[in-house]
Amino acid sequence: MAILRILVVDDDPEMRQILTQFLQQNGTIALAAAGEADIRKHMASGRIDLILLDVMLGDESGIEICAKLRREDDVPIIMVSALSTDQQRMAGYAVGADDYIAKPFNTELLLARIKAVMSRTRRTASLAHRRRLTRFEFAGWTYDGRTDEVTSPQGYQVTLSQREIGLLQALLANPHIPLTREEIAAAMDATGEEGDASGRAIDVLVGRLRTKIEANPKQPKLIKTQRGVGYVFATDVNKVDA
Amino acid sequence: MAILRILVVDDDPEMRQILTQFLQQNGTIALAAAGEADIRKHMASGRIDLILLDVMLGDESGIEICAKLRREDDVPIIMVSALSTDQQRMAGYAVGADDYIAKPFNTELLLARIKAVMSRTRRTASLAHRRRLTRFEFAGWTYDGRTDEVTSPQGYQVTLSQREIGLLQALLANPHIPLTREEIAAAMDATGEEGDASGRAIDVLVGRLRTKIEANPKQPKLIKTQRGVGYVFATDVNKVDA
DNA sequence: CAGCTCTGTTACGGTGTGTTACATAAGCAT
DNA sequence: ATGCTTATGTAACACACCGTAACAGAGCTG
Repeated sequence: MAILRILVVDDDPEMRQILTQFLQQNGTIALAAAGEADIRKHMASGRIDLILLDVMLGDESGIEICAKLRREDDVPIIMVSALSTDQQRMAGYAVGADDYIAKPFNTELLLARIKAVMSRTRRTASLAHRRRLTRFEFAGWTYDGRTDEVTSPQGYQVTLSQREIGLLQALLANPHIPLTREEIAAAMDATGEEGDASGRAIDVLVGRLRTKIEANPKQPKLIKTQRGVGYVFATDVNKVDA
Repeated sequence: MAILRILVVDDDPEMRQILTQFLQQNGTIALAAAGEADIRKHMASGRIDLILLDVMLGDESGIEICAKLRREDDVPIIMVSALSTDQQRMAGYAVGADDYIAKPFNTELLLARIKAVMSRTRRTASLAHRRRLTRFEFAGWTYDGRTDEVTSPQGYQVTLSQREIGLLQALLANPHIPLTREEIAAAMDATGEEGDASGRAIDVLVGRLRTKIEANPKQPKLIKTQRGVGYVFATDVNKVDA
């Protein structure tokens, strides 16, 4: 499992500071956002594993944001609130929050919840592939998120094998973030753990994908290799809602 | 979604009574169990969709039972306890409980939690138990759920054999979810157990169905194969209630 | 009985995917 | 620069998986 990347959303700067610092001290990467615009910026620019979302965000409503995000994405969301009446909790669950936690909270409890939510979503994801209603676009290519074909900038249809699709999805989900071979393998298998780090399977797979979608496979523009690390998808990706 | 079958586990008969009654009044089937032996009996004799497990069970430990069940099965578990210190909660999550709720609890909150957990875990329990009088529509095709014919987008009637219908129903009931050959066989036979995992019967059957309903059987758009896994119905399906 | 349809089995060929081996490129210390 | 070391690209191979044609029973009809 890669390091968790958690997005803390709160309109109070002090609270953001406390939370991100605490999370960083506990082995995660914590990013901060003040409102919906911020959230989208972070989501677009990189992988987010979990969102910690305050219910009261000044003039925006955490509940509504949660509902919107849930409609577009599968990111796990934990709602945070000073109020914790049953009605509040139900509102949170109703819009698809994965958990609900009341302020002030025991910090260890927070970590336990995060762990629990992550293990739950990983389990359900491996059982039933979640539907991906998201359509991707990058450098003129489009991928509808469902079939096994991508269309080139010139309009050609290119058929990809299943592993190639898996690889492409793993990369598309994390644009500009270098992924190790292990992370790629884990993302594709979705079976969670196992360690076949020895083989060169990923390298060969990347090569095959490059011959299909790179204009000049010898000088790749989309999938770049980070020597000693892994591979990066080095182009901006648009997630277009279907 | 079929009716939920919930197993209430508590050593206090009165509590069992209250909970099962409440759940039954709210549209679920509630069964009761006092301890581990009881649980196993129920699990063996029929489908259980969710377990409501008390932490304090007299001489048995709910935590331990939860850990054991989780090791053997994927049934969602909600832990219930009078004590709700943070330590307790963490213990619950640590052994794999899907949620944790404190007594006394608001009954509506309980329902919301159940709903939340189920939607997270939603891999349909057993396909075989589903009711099948529903009328389906997909990609222009319609199937009335009763006869042995489907009508093509162009209005042609295509007659399917018994097994082909069974296969189609199994796939239609789980759109976008890859099914293994075993799952498909189980869903079609409905005899519960089987063993014939070796044969290629399903493959041949899929091929025959494809020649009947795929525009281009060589490049199927409806029934896709997941190498190493099984088959998926890869198109949106409308279930029109009859 | 013959003839028909339905369904599972077998066999063969094609395709996808991981492994290996070697060539090339990138880094690094002289 | 030069040489040495390590990482990556990729062709060739091996194997498992899948599509499907051909075949064989089973069951049904007349």
